[in-house]
Amino acid sequence: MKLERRLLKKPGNRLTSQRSLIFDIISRGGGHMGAAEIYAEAWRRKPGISLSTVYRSIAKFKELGLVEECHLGQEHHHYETPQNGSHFHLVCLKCGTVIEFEYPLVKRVRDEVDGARSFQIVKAEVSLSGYCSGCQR
Amino acid sequence: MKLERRLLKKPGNRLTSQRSLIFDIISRGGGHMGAAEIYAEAWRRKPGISLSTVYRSIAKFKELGLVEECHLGQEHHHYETPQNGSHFHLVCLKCGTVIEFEYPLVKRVRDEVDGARSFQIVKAEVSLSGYCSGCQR
DNA sequence: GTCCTTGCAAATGCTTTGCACGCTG
DNA sequence: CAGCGTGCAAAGCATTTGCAAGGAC
Repeated sequence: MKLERRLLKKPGNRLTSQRSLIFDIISRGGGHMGAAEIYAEAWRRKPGISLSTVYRSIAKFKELGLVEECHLGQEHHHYETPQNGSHFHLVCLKCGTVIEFEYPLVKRVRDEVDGARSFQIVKAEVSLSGYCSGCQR
Repeated sequence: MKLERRLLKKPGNRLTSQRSLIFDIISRGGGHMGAAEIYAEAWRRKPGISLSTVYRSIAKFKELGLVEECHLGQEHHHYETPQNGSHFHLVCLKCGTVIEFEYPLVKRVRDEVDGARSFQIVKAEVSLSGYCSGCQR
């Protein structure tokens, strides 16, 4: 579905050049883009755009479920467009490579952990880090 | 093992009243304490202590592996003393209750995910959030 | 006595907000 | 043409750092 339609789902939201630019950057970005990276790329394509606009657009997209926030390292946030199923990340501490993978964590936890059964899990975030095959030594 | 011994493992580290106080607070804290909470409790027990000291002590403890950092929500960090096995958190978005549980995530991922087999996983962080039985409705 | 630690204050980095103008629907 | 969205600058937070004084070993 196009951004336009998705924004309009909720009336009062306007489609602006900045928003479509930022959304395009995030969705093409291969996921895992930080606000600063998004801003840099946005400025490259539309000089003069403001950092606040980047943050405000991201906030709007999150609110609409068009973009998800994840915390790869510990520092700043990263954003990506939602995927099907629950997918997580494996981050190499040396080269920064990110490997995505699927894993039915929520289901497993609810099935296997006492006390989780009565818990309604809304969000799952996983961050696994270590060294990729190339960086081990 | 007492903090004293553990600090002294690495020569050049000194045992101060601030450090033992902060370590005591974190270990008694039931885990999941933020820097601000640690600071507040530290000030209560030792008025005049500085926030920087809290941060610097935590950094030192992390360096020595005496304390681990985890990112429960998205905001600030939380600290806890290491547990046996891999234990994770279930956080209630309404009342803030934290449920801890064990789950052999690393083993499972390495066993079940292609591409993870060649990856040397060093750290696993999981954050599951939703609503506890009392807060669902 | 050496040099690691502390407190204080200022600085930093990321993110948010107030305000007046501009553009969308 | 009503209001939402934008750019700019300033404010907010959590965390970090420089520096001189204080304390552990």
